[in-house]
Order: sequence, then structure tokens, then C-alpha cells
Amino acid sequence: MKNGKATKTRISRAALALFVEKGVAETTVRDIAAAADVAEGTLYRHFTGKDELAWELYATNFAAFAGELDRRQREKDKLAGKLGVMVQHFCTFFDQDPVLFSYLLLAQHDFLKRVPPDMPNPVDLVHQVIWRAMASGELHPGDAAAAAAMVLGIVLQSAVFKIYGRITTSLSSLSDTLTSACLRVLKAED
Amino acid sequence: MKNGKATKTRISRAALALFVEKGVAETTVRDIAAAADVAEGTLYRHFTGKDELAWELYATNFAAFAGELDRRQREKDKLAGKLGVMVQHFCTFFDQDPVLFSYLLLAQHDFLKRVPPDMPNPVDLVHQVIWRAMASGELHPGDAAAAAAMVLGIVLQSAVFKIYGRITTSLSSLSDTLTSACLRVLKAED
Amino acid sequence: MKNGKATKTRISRAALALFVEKGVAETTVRDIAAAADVAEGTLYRHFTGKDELAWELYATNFAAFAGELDRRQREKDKLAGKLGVMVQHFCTFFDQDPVLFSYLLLAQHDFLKRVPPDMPNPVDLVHQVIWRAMASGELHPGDAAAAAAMVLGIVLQSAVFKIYGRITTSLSSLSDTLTSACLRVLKAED
Amino acid sequence: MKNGKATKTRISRAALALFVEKGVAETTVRDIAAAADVAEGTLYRHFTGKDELAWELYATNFAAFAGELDRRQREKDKLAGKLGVMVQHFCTFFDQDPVLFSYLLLAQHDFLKRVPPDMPNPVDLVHQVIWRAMASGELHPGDAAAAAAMVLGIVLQSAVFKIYGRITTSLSSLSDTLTSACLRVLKAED
DNA sequence: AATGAATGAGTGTTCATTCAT
DNA sequence: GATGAATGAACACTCATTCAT
Repeated sequence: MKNGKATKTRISRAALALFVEKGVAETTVRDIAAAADVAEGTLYRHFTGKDELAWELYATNFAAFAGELDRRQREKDKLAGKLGVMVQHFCTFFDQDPVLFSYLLLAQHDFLKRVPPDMPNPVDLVHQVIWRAMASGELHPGDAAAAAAMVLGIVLQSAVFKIYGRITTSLSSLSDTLTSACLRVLKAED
Repeated sequence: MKNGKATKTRISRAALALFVEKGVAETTVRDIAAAADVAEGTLYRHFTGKDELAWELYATNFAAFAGELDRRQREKDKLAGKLGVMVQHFCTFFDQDPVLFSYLLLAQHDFLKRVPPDMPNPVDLVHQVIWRAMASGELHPGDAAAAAAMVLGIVLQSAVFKIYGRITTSLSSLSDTLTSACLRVLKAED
Repeated sequence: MKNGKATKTRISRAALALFVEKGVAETTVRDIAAAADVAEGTLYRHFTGKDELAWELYATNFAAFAGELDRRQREKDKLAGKLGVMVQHFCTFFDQDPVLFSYLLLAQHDFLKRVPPDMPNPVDLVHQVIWRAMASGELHPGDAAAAAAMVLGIVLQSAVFKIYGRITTSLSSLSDTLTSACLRVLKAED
Repeated sequence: MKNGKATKTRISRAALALFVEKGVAETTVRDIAAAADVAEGTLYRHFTGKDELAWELYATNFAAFAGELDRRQREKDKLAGKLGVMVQHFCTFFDQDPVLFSYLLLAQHDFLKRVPPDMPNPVDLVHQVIWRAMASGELHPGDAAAAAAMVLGIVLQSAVFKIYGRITTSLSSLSDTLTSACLRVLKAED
């Protein structure tokens, strides 16, 4: 009773690591239970089932990350500042919890279509920030979606390279490089 | 009963579409057989099993795409030209066979670790092109891996946006935009 | 058309060898076809199916062996003579075609219950020879079935030992030993 | 749901009966599960698979039978005594569990080659007992393997006749007859 | 809250058999 | 006669989920 919360967390972390390592479909409930050192049935006291566990892991952290991103972005006035703190937070988040970041990155193709439109969402957020900069005249008008794709691509593909060991430094140490690359892509003033 | 090659192709295309739509693990051999309008057992006359089918689909097309990319890049002397034709081929390939491109994009996390080092590989190719431009002084020296990540990210995330309907124009129509964005990121002359 | 018979024989011998080596159930039609160097479908020109092939192989040779045994036994008047030629023929048959003998021995548990009562049968024959010897007073009366079991056991288990390499001499060279053992078991005069 | 051991036993007995009745290859896991009144999956909680089940059933009982045979044989000094208790135990074992005995008898051709050399083994045991009697001069020297084959054949073929209904009395009631037949075959003193 | 034996629908795969060539 | 691609029922086995303890 006392460690009900701790058990749930242990299951979550064990599942997360396995999902990233082997994929959701290839991870069995037995794998998770063994890694979390609980019985198989225990998982069902905390989650409806494996699918809900995978989804909760995704949705909760995806929205939380988007929320934090938004909070930081709001504190800046100009596009360069907003982009700077957002890129920085992407990098910091990755470096602090690469497994969770990887899960969010790799599981998106399974879950993105299930994200409700009102759920805070890093992709929408970047899109909006760029769109508003175009609307306000801060950025010359153009295809905001295409611009958002490029900006996100710069950051996310760097994370992918880090995951696969092609980039060996911390992502945070690349933060400024990535930010200025994004600004150059947008033809924005630094 | 006569046309062994056509049957194999029908199975491949049916599998490809389902793999992209539902994921490899979520697609059953029965699904594939039904979509290809053959009996389940027929699949095993052409492939060792479901895994080999998924892998062959990946490896063959991944290597072929890398080969074609390389062929085009070799015909240009300067970085801007090389990058231009490569980006263009990414876009053309996507527009001509979005399902296949999606599979290559989405399945990479399952298969990339299985790719042998000597297999032609678009990621390595972009990396090499940039590395050589740095070595030859055409590009100011820097982290070639990070640069490759950004360039690839610009193109691939655009494809992802296209897949998810966030970008509605053809990818080819964005080709020049993407190319110049890549060059700006690399701080290269157009 | 000309080698129709030869093809059937090739299939039979290939099947026989595989049936003995791996068992009937573990041998596939594809195995047989490959070993006989014909296409899978060809087997069905000569046999109704795998089961019929296995049965024909058993029944034909089982009955033929029983017939030959009977023919030889008839030429002798007394029990010792009858037993002698029968044991000798068991041994000769084994040595001439150990694979076929093994099949008859090992497949009996699959097929014995399918043997029709009127089919010539080595087991019945031995039983009858002993029963008649008891009836005629040549052998002191007793349980003819039990006596037949012991006599058959002496011969057949020697064959099993030979198959498994526990006995290394030819079975024929043991023929006299086995015969006199059978007579001693029956308490008969040599 | 509580009694894991009882379930395993129920599965074992159901499998044993079916294996003897229809053969291992012809018995499906569904057959076994239905006969044991458990779900198919339950079998895999207790055994690695069908093959391991068939093997465990064989190996365990084969070794246990050999062990018991050896224990009894050791308590006798002379060959006649040893042979007597061994034959008696063969008969008793058969009468007490004809299904298990049949399995051991019929499955030997599938499994004998898999028996490790150090596993207690009735065939080796009989061979050794006879070999030692020859070495000690208790039995006139000769081919111990051939002698063992004949002795085993007398007993085992009687069991086969009993299985097929050719012998209708209990095997135990034949024990003395079989023992003295064995001794006569060996030309040993009773 | 935790357990883990039991479940059974669903999966990938095999293989005897058919039939157009 | 001979072929071998195609078939599809049947198989061994997996695993998310349930529930008595």
C-alpha cells in the first residue's frame, strides 16, 4: 500500500527502457514485469493494459514537454529568443533523459494519430511560433508549415544522430549551433 | 500459377502498404496474403518468412535509393550542385512512391542496426559529401556529423510533415527551398 | 513412359531410407521428392499419397517376407528344421536389406493394426508352426503364444541390437546361435 | 489455479496415453490439452514444448526404471538370482503401468539416440550383468551383446504380444517361464 | 496491493495435395 | 508422365489478460 506509487513508477521506467530498446510490440508484459521486479498481474493494478501503459507514457510526457516548451517560449518576446529557449530545452531534455526523449521520438508514428487536437504538442507549438512571427511581420511571410518542418528537422535529426552514436558530444553543447542554423533557415535576424 | 515473379511483386507491394499503414509487428501474414490475393503458404515460397520479407523490402530499396543518390551526386563537382541533386532526388523519390519512402523512413529504427557497414546508405552518403567539402576547403571546417544531421533533418522532417498532411504541396515543389535552406545551414555559397 | 517403373522404384527406395532414418511422420514429401530427384507432384502419379506409399512399402514387403518364410518352412518336416530355416531367412533378409528390415521392424507399431487377418504375416506364421508342433506332440503342450513371443524376441531383438550397432557381426553369422537358443527355449530336441 | 504439480501430472498422463495410442507425431498439443482438461497455453507453463514433454516422459521414466532394476539386481549374488528379479521387475512394471511401459518400448526408436551415455539404461544394465557373469566364469564366455539381445528379446517381445493381445494372461504370471527361458538361452544353471 | 497459474484467441509457419502447363 | 507454384487446413507456440489466493 505504501509503495503503490513507487511500484507504478518502477513499472513505467522498466517499460520505457524496454520499449525504446526493443519496440513496444516486441516487448512483452512478462519482460516488463521481470525488469520491474513485480508479478505480471501487478501491471494491471496500475494500468488498464500494455497499450494504455505505452500510451500513457507517451501522452503524459509528450504534453508535459510541450507545456514546458511553451512556458519558456512565452517568456521571450522575439522569435530569436523563443527559438533559442525552445532549442535549448529540446537539448536539455534529451541530455537529461535520453531514453524518454527517444521514446517520444520513436513512438510518434504509433501514437501521433491518436493525439487529440487540444493536447499540448511540440510540433504545433513550433508551427505556431513561426506562424505568428510571419503574421506579425517579424519573419517574412511564407509557408509556416514548411519552415516548422525544417526547424524541427534540424533539432530532431540531431537527436537521432546522437541516439545512434553518430554525434558523440552532448546535445546541449550543440544548442547554439542548432539555434543559429534554425534562424539561418528562416532567414531571421539573430 | 505460372508467373512467379509477378506473385512475389504483388506480395511485396501488399506487404509494404500494410507495413506503412499499421506497422510491421501489427501486420499479420494473413493480412498480407489477403491483400495480395494469395494463400498464406504462397508467401513462404517467395520469402523465408515475415521478417525476411520486411527486411528485404527495407534493405533492397534502401541500398538502391542510396546508389541512385550517389550516382547523381557524382555528376556534380561542387557541394551546392551535389546537395541540389540529392535533395531533388529525395523529393522526387518521395513523390513517386510515398509508401515506399515512408517505409524506409519509419522502418529505420527497426532495421538500421542490421544494415551492414558496406551497404550503400543515404545517411553515410550525405555525411561523406559534407565531410569531403570540409576537407577540400569548400566548406569551412566543422562537425561534419552535426552538419549532416541538420541537412538530413531538413529534408526528412519535411517528408514526415508531408506524410502527416501538414504539408500539402508536392515535396518536389519544395525542392529548391529545401536545398537553399541546407546551404544556408552549412553557410555555403549557393 | 519408359522409366515409369524406374521412377516408382526410385521414389520407393528414397522414401524407405528416409522413413527409417527420420520416421514416417518426420519425412516430408518434399524430402522424398528431393532424394528421388523428381518433382513433388510426381509422387502422386505413382501413389495415392504419402500414407499410401508408407503403407504399400510396409504391406508389400511384410507379406512377401512372410510368404518366403512360409515357403521355406514347408520344405522341412520337423520343428527344428522349420525353425532353422526361418531363423536363417530372418538373418539373410536383414543382411541383404537392412534398411527394409528396419522399416518392417520399426513401422510395425504404426501399421500392425491395419494388417488384414488374411495377409501372410511372419508373427502368425511362427505362432502357427509352434502351435502345430504342440498339437502334433512334437513339442510338449504349452502356451504357444508365449513360446512364439520368446522365439520372435530372440531373433528380432538381435536385429535391433545390430541396427543400433551393439552387435557388429553379420546377423547371418549368428543364425545357428539364434536357432539353438530358440530350440532351448522351447525345450525341443535339436 | 493453485496446484501446479497436479496440473503437470495431469498433462503428463494425458500426453502419455495419447502418445501410446496415436504416436507422438500424430498427437497434437490440442489433443493433450483437451485430454488433460487444461488450456493449450498451460502446457507451456510446465514444459518447454511438445518435444520436451515427450522426451521428459521418456527420459525420466526410462532412467527410473533402470535405476530400480539395478537396485534389485544388486541384492542378488548369482546370475540366476539377478536375472530372476530383473525379469520379475520388467513384468511387474508392465502390469502396474502398461501404458508407461508401452511408451518406453515404442518411443525408444525416437529417443534412444538421444540418451546420454551416463544415463541409467536397462539395456546396458542387462548387458553388464551378463558380461560380468562371463568375466567371473559364472557363465561360459561368449558374445555378451548377443546374449543380452536374446534375453531382452524374450522379455520385451512378450510385452509386445501382451500389448497386442496375443498374450492374455498378466505378464507377471509369465515371469518364471521367462526367467527360466532366459537361463536356458544362456546355458546357465537355474 | 500483489501474485502467478491458467486461459484461449491469435500468430507465424509447415506441408500434403492439386492442377495448369 | 512430369512439373512446381499455389493452396489452405492444421500445427506448435505466444502472450495480453484474468482471477482465486
